Order: sequence, then C-alpha cells, then structure tokens
Amino acid sequence: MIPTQTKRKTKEDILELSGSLFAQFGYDGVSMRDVAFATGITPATLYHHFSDKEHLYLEVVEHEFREKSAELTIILNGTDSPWIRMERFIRNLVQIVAIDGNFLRLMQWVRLDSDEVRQNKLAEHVFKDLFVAVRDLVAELDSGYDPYMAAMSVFGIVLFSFEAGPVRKLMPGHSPDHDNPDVWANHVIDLLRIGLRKPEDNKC
Amino acid sequence: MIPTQTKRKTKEDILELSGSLFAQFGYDGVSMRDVAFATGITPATLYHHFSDKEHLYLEVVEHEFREKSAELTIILNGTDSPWIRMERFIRNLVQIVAIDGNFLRLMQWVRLDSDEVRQNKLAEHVFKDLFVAVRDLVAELDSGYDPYMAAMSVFGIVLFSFEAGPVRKLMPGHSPDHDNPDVWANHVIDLLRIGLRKPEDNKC
DNA sequence: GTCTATAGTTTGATAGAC
DNA sequence: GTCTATCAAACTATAGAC
Repeated sequence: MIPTQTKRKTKEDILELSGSLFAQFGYDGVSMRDVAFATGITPATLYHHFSDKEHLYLEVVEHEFREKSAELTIILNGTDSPWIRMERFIRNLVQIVAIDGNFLRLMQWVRLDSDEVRQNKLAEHVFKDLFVAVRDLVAELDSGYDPYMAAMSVFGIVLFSFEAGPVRKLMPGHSPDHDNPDVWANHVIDLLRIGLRKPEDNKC
Repeated sequence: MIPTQTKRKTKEDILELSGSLFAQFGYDGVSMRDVAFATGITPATLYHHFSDKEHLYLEVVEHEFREKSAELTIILNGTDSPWIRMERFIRNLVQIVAIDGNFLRLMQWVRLDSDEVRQNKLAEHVFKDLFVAVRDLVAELDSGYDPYMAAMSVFGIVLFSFEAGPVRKLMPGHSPDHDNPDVWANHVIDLLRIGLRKPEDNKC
C-alpha cells in the first residue's frame, strides 16, 4: 500500500481551519493554542509556518475573501446587460452569505477588531477590487445617484439582514419564509429595481 | 466651602465610561481592570457594584440603547403622515450614528461576541420595541413589501455605510461630501422614497 | 519540521482590613 | 464602599533538543 500524506497539514489546511475559528470567535477569541490543536500540531510548529498571530490572521482574511469574490467579479465584469448582471450579483452574494455563515462573520470581525494599519492593508490589497466593480456597475445603471453611495446602499441592503444573524430571527414578524435565501434575494431585487431605475423611466 | 461630591462615581458614570470602552474594544478587549482604572476605582470596588463582567456588559448595552432609541420611538409613534415620520426617523438615526461613533460599534460588537443566551436577552428585552415601531411604520406606507423584510432593508441601507467605518473611507470614489451625515440622509431618503412608494403611484 | 518546556504578562474574581 | 493583596488560569512567543 502506497503511504498517503493525508495527515500532513498544508498551509491551506491551517488557513481554512483557523478561518472558521476566527469567524466564530474573532481575533482575541482565538488563541494560537486553539489554532494549533484544531489542526493537530503544537503552537511551536504553528509559529514555524506563520511569523506571528497578526500575519496568520491577515492571510486567513485574504484567503477567505478571494475565494468568495472570484465568482462575483466574473459576474460583475460580464457581458450581460447591466440589470441582469446586478440581479445575478445579488442572487450570488445572498447565496454566499446565506450558505457560509462564517464568511460574513469574518468580515464583520475585521471591521471591529482591526486597528487602522490592518484595515488599510486589507482595504487596499483585498477589498478594493470588488467594491470598484460594484460601483462601476451601479454607474452603468444610470439611475442618477452617486455611484459610491449607491454601491454602499446595495451592500447594506443585501448584507444587513444576514449580519443581524440570530437577533434578526427573534424580531416579531419573523416567519420560516425569512430563512429562505431566495426570498431575501427576490425582495432586495424588487426594492432595487424600483429604487435604482433610470429617472426617465419614472416619468408619467 | 460646601464639600462637593463631584469625585464620587455613580453607577451611571461607570456605565457611560465602560460603554465607551466596550464600544471601542469589545467584550474580550476590555478587562475589569481597564473599566475600574478608567473610572478611578479599584477592581474590587467595581465588583461591589456589578456581580460580574457579564452583568456589567448587559447593563451597559441596555443603557446605551435606551438612551438613543427614546427619541426615535417618539418620532415613529408620532402623528405626522407616515412619510414625514419615516424621513424624520432616517435623519435622526443618521445623526445618532454619525455623531456618536461608539453607539453603532457597540451594537456591532453585540452581534458578534455574544452567545445565544445574551442575544436572546437583549433582543427580547431591549431591541424589540424599536424594530416593531419601524416595521409598523413601513407597513403604514403600504408599499406592498413584506414589512419585516422592508424594515430590515431600511436599517441596512441606513446603517451599513457607517458600520463599514474606516474601510469605507478607503474605497475609491470617496469624497469629503461622503463624510457629511446630511448627504447620506438625503441619499437614503431619495432611494427609499422611490423604492418604497405605493404601487398605484407607480403606474403611468 | 516538530516537539517539550517555560518565560513573562494579563485575565476574572475573591478575601479581609478599614 | 473602598481599599491592598492575592490566586489559578490563560495568553503570546521563544529556546533548544531531536
């Protein structure tokens, strides 16, 4: 029998596992011991792969974000009409944050437990491209709004419900329908189709 | 000279000061020592006022939220027409989160670093009333959307830009105008005035 | 590359004097 | 009510053997 290496942990295995931990408990809520024991190595070995906790965290965030934003960027830069691309983008983003609860949590943590240095690095080097793609698509829609603000509004309207998480489900009026990602996507698309349409289509 | 008691710390003084600390650094980022020394007392004295860290935190969140939501609830339950109330609510909420950066950060922390028990307590006992008031106002607008989802959308579109904080200001397209709360309030109101109007007003 | 062992801090919480 | 003094546990990071 050929000896396999399934037990040997690659750097990517460490990133995936610690990504899940950081998403659940944040930077301060996860110790290097936790990461080490979760991956089946000792803390000293972990320090062999990553110079310190800060660099481990930065690599985790970049890894998770690039993984999710790759498909979104393809949709945004596609050749369909602007509205079709926006609709596909919204459906895809809702799917991502609905299925993988960890991704959105990690992004929420970054905004709270990172100092300005870390936020600068990530904004410039990791987050910027996706925002620009959304902003440019919004501009193509020609709705008359400031594209920067309109892009923020799109992210807000899509993401907030999922960021609210457990608290949201405890608010009065919640029904099982509201746990269905498609229902949310349809709602957001309906709202934005009206709110973001061209001014001349609004005249009577 | 009559002896003053300005140096004596009341329970409310402790809540205000530790509220600022928890908003900046989160539950795990603030030690009981930090709170004690910031208020000029010793840890042992702090434990005389609050049974443990958990109860201090819960009282802080409730104190901060009730302080801000009081004026909002008055607007929402007022006698103006639904649209006027919605507009005033949005302007007021934007002012609150723009002026007091700590408030929104504290609410973001709660969603991330609280277990289900703590979230249940706060959702039921603190957050619920404001959400219901917004949901009912949205229902009055009669736009045809599910009021629960539409209310979430309103919160998302208003709050997300401010929750994004420092990262937002690093995104391409940012201009000094975007640091002005009134500009944001006007943008949100414009978008929602179109998106949330009655269906029959949409027919040509 | 992986381990054991540990240095040096900081944490939440308490005991007991005044 | 406020203090000094203290505890057991957990933390990041490193040194040095194999």
